[in-house]
Amino acid sequence: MSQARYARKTPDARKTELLAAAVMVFAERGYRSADVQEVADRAGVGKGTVYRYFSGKEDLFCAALTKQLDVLEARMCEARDPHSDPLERLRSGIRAAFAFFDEHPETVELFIQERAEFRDRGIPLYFARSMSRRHEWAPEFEALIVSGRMRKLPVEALMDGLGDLVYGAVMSSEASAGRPCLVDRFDQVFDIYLHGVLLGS
Amino acid sequence: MSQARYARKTPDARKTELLAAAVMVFAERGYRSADVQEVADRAGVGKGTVYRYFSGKEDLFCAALTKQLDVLEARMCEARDPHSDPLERLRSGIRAAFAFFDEHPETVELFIQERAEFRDRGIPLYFARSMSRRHEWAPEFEALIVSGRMRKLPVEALMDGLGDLVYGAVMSSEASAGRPCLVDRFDQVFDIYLHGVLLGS
Amino acid sequence: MSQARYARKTPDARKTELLAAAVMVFAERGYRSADVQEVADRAGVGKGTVYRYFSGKEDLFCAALTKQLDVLEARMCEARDPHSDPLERLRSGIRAAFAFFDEHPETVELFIQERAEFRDRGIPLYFARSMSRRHEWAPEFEALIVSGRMRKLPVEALMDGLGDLVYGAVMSSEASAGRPCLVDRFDQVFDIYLHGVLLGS
Amino acid sequence: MSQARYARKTPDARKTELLAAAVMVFAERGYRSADVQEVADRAGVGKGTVYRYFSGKEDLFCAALTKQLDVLEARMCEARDPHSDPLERLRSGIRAAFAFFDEHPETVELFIQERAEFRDRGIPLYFARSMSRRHEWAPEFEALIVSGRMRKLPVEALMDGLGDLVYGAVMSSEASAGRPCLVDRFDQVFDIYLHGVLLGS
DNA sequence: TATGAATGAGCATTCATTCAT
DNA sequence: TATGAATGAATGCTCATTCAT
Repeated sequence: MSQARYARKTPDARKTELLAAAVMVFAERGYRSADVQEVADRAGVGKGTVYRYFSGKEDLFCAALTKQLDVLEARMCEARDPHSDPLERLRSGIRAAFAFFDEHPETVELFIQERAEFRDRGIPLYFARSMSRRHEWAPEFEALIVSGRMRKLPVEALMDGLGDLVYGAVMSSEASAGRPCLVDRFDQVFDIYLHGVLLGS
Repeated sequence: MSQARYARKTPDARKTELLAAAVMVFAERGYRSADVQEVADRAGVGKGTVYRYFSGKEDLFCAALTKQLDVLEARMCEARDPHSDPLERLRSGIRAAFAFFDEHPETVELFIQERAEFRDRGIPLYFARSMSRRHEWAPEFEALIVSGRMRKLPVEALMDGLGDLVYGAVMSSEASAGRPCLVDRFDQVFDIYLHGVLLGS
Repeated sequence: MSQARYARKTPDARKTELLAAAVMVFAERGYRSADVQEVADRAGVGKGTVYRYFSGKEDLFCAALTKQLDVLEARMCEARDPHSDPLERLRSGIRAAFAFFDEHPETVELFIQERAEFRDRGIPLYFARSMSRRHEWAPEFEALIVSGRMRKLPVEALMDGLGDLVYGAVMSSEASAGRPCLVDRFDQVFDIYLHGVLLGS
Repeated sequence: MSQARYARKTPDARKTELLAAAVMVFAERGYRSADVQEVADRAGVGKGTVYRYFSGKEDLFCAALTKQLDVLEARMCEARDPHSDPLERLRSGIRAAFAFFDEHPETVELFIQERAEFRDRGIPLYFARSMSRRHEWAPEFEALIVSGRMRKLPVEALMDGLGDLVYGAVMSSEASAGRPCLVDRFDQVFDIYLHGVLLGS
């Protein structure tokens, strides 16, 4: 329709396509084996174009990971929003995360790749992100403690514990083919977090 | 005692030295960036010698990882042994694992590298190993349930939960420089596993 | 005209240059000792470029050999064409081959290298090529037999005999420095083929 | 029987075994791919022992080739001996060579390997040997010329021609699986050498 | 701006040779 | 003398990045 013989796209659209391609390629091949050429191919652009949008392979990876983290965060926020009860907000947020990882197992791979390849570069993006979001969750825990529903443990400890449990569940989800998907395990996992395994405690 | 160019040692000693060097190099550089030459250098041998003992880089890595798993397993067994109470056995075993990872953070790196690089090759050694040890732990959980001390949840669920928590704690331990070492977090983590975070549950 | 580091040329020109370099390097060093880097150097390109045009060292060698065979074949065809007499066609064709090998002794080396290195891979290209050209030569022999000028031997035997003689002459040409060049031996060799060494036969 | 616990062999026996092994390995794998270790294995000795008997791989190869040449020469001499007619001596000698190559195709491979790998080192052993034997054959040709049975061509030319034909036949014998064995082609080849292919010449 | 041809550093692996035992 | 463990030079191939077009 337009006069453009070359189906020009807006830079943003290009970037989005590139990131989507990058997520898949990095997840499928792993960071080191991933070929920038393949990302370009899947995005339908030349290899050089990738370097117009990203400064290098590493930058591309980080951008791809960041994009996934953005989506994850958005999902969790959406899920929390409609609830007024802090515990429900917590439960819904985590369940949304589980659902997201089920839908986008590539993201899990990206976490692992980042951890494996950029070990030296300080805090992984995934952790940095969850750290930066802690201030949003802390009040929920405090409210639960104040209202006498949650044990009077340090908020940091409570969040660390939940973080570990979630991180462990997510990371090990891919590992064993026999395991059910994450959301199916959610209730069980969250139940243990809330009530522990002992009786009459 | 001369700095013999053709130093001869017993095969076992050589293999041990090579594995120790490999563990460090793989942990420091990551599997892909690790240079076989560097492993040889650190072990004080020629590069060709590495290939006398291992069929290739991959074999070297697996052997290194397996060795660490052997040590970990031994530590956990030792720790469990002296206790008669199942809960104490559990506690001691896990604590021993935490202590091991504190002492040998390289091992954590090796787990991550395996997960990242050999993703396609089925179950990672780490998971395979913990799976194969589950039959040793299951009776402890059953005993605790039967004796009415533990909630009547499926043993698999109980073990999965603990596994996730431990895996998460270990994996995230390295990530944040600010965090205390693992053993220092142990009581807290195990407490949450046992009692949960809610009050009057 | 600057000594551009990223010199761009047409693919055909590049390929031609690479093949010319490959012919020389393989002939001088032998297949195994030939270093792909040296081929690249002589062609004035980076090593990676070689792999853009050929899938590997072996492919490069085969392409180089094939190119030489193409030229040889062209020379022989040219030489035969202008003659109407079958015997003259034969004589001219073979003489052209001898002249070609004098001009391009590298080609002889390539034949030898192929025979030596790819012994397992079935018929060498050189033989495959001469086999495939036999159908063009057979009618000449038949015509000579029918016209009563050539002995009534099986055409295959006649061609085999000539082939052996030519192959032997070419292969041994390089061997002894003292020998005259091939074309200078041609009349003698062809004379023996035609008339044998005995008198009054 | 002897008191020797270690079945010591005489150095000569060792050397013979090593050479036999070397002939086979070099012929099967080609000079470059041949592994000194494999020669040692087949001879039932340690790798180091090979180096006690030969200064290196090259020396080993030359010794192996020389040994084969010795046998070939002996065969040809034996075959010539009983005949008084020069032409019969020639015929029997060449036929014996053909038979030898049929029995020991490894030898052909060795010739090719030498030609391919030691291109720079002047005259190949095979040629050197046939050169050095020319003085034995020359008188036969002279006698045939003098007696009026052979054409009055330069003896060198006659020998070159025969050499080329034999060399060509032998070298191409291995190449095409479809061809009959050498001795079966002998009469045909020798017939062409003697009488040529033209009629009424 | 978009492209993809060209580049070359980087690395696993082999194997002839050496030499401690 | 015989051994085989140890050595390290040598080399094919990949792929992130650059840049001429």
